[in-house]
Amino acid sequence: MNLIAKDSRITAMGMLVEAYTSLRTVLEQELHAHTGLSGPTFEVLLRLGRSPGRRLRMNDLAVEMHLSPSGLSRLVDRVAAAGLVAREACETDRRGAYAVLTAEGARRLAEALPVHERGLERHLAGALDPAELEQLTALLRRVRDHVRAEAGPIVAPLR
Amino acid sequence: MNLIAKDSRITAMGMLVEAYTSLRTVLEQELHAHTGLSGPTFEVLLRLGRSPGRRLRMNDLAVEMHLSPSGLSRLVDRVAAAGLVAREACETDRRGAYAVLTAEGARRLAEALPVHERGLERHLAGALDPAELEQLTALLRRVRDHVRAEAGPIVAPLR
DNA sequence: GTAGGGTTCTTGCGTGTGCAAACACTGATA
DNA sequence: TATCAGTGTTTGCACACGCAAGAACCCTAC
Repeated sequence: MNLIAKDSRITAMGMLVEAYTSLRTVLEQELHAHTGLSGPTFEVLLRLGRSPGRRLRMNDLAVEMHLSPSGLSRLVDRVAAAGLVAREACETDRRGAYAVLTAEGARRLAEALPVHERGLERHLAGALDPAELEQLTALLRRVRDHVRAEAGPIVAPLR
Repeated sequence: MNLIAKDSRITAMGMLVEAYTSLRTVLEQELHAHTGLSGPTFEVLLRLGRSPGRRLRMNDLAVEMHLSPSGLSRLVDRVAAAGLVAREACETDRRGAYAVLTAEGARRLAEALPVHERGLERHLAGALDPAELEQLTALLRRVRDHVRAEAGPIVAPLR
């Protein structure tokens, strides 16, 4: 049995794992060091901040974040306990709930955004020139779209 | 505050996250459906299987898997409970321990490998032609190396 | 030889997450 | 209107992981 696996697909997968892991790790470390925010907390603020009314339905936020509904519910609990978001009832569907950015949440987000941008600039844009970055984006998009098409829409959780 | 973030770096990061997440998810689902093995368990078997003597020091395995020593210790507990690996004392350093593939572990690995290969073939190689795959690998490697160089060697855990 | 600082691994504890069930509500059908 | 299958959210539980501390051991310096 040959397990040496010098196969180009395995190498590509390995690089995907390593690039992703190292980039995500360093970005989260810097973010936490400069703002005290965890990765998931920042992502909640970011996604709410760029949504109309600075709010999002719990379910939509869960899908965007590749989190199960229960996982998101508790993440919002924690972010809400920190005062950065609030829950708001949905007017048209009484089962529904929104997560809304608070003023304090918006402030913390404004503070964190430049840190995130700078990290991306240094660690991602610093590695590749603009044309290469476009190339990388295009290739990754093809992979994502292909996986989603082949595998049906069951591509959410399982971390 | 403009949060629309059409910025190419943010897009690139988004694609990295989505390509990685969807690929990893679909591969783990298929693996589990066909072999009953979880992703981390399979990775343990794979790494041991391609190592000389089909064994690896716990610490080395932890580093390879981007896992903390304690996380790996317990992962090996579980895989050992399933009978697929065993712990073995190190002859030259009595603090040390090896994880070794058992016969049953080798059997299950041999069974799982084609499933993994086929998944990679379908979902990764199926999205890109060979030249593009090389290109992707090269770009990702540049990102990884750049991050590691910039950030010092503190790029392990934090999931 | 023995002291002491560094290492390898494991264990106690806290935490973040998924799954399944519970709950509240909606919307379509009769 | 009454019913009922389906949807949106939260909660109970289990589990995998990281951190810090502990235990056993190595190795160098004296």
